[in-house]
Amino acid sequence: MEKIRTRFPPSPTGYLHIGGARTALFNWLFARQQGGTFVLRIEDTDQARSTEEATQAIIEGLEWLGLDWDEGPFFQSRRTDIYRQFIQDLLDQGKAYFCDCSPELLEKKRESARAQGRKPKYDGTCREKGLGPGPQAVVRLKNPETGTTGFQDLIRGPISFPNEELDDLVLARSDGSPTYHLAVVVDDITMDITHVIRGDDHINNTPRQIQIYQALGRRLPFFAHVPMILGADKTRLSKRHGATSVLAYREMGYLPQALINYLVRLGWAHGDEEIFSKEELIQKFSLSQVGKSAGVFNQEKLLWLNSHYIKESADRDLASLLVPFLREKGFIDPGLDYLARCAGTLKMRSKTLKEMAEAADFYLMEELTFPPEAVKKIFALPESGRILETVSGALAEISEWGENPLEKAFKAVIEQTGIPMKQLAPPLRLALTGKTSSPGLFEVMVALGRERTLKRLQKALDFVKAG
RNA sequence: GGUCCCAUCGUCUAGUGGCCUAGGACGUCGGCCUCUCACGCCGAAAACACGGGUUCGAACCCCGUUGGGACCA
Repeated sequence: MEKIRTRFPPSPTGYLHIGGARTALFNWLFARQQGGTFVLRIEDTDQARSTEEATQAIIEGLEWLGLDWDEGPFFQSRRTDIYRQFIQDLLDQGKAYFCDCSPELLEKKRESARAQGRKPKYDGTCREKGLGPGPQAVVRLKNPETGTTGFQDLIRGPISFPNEELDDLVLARSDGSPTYHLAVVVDDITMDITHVIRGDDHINNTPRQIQIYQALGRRLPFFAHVPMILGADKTRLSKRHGATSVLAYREMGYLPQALINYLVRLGWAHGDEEIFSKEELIQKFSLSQVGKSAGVFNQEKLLWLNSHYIKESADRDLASLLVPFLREKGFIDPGLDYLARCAGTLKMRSKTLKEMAEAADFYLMEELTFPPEAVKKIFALPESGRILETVSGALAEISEWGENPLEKAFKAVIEQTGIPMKQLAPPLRLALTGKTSSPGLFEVMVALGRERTLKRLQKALDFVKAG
């Protein structure tokens, strides 16, 4: 069997967005699953809007998601000679012709066609004129006027269009530059693309492109059109629905596994399964299981997946991921060992890395500050001083610092003093974290270590005594 | 306007003629667990757009309507 080749062809006019990432993902998964090749192509023919930064941002986004390509990036802007050659071939074979109808004339014809209730399409004026190249002349494809053009969509089944609907589309502008359709088809031909997996906004472009393949006498690739992604109001996903840039999700503290898992499940399912590793996806993904209807992007579910993957992550991995977020908050890296311990206590209660970094602040602050309200409610209680003192004493005597010994020590304190854990905990929590809610006390103490724990208890005791 | 595509809980979806008194997940609500906050666990509310066919039988097949979307202009 022929080797499968897929491609992802973004225009570098902005960042890699959610929708693009998903089509890239589907192409990548399909190629990986079939042992095929995934090609990255940058469609930068629109020189005015394309930028180097956007290209970089797209590449960075793909890399972050782990969607590695086997060939490319190829740049359309460097392939104009190839396009010209294909256009010339079509002209030589009489499959295309020059047309010098002025834009004004065309516009007038469209107007009157519309006024008469006819379709406003090119009427073929220059078709048989045998015109040569000229300063005003565009190149048009000579399309079949009757019959239908159709294809078998791998996701949607058969789709066909009446040829009368399609006029002689422009292949080259008057300056000789190729149009979008021509460039895409020539690229896909010359790059030996076997499967074109793209957004369903291209369904209507497909017959036009098929006609170019046919004029060129080339074999068609398989087409698979994946449904679009919508915002909560069911309109096309855009900035106004919130973050749409893949890299923005990185900055918000999302894990790439979570985004991948979310994106693949939007429009695709494998029974009742929700959680998929990349390896599982490569094994289980199938185009025929991709749904046909557009899907609404749901941040809540993404967030849930993210918290899931955070819980699954190793403490040490989280620690290194956390560093940039902590740096942004002005903390210096306290070392991976300590950070990993902290992360371990936080990962069950954080939905994003950013949230985790925020929750980790008390671990990293040299001096805790106690919120006045909490002081009033907790430290001001008559038994608080005694609790801090007693527990400090008991902890100082622990031989091995760990959750079990700590628990044992607390049991002893509770027995001796008759104060239940419920009352013991608040002043200690406030003393150790400066907060009224935090990870479990034993966990916190283990993460802090003996020295920090005792120091913080002492400081809190001083604070309480100072009143 | 023309052409094309789509239609199961609020959202993502399972479902490919009988297994469906329609399953799972997110979210929501209630409970349990508990040193706080979470995690976790248990439970609840919540959907086959509508109308015709086909069939012994339809969420599933066909037609139409409605609604949404895309492309072209």
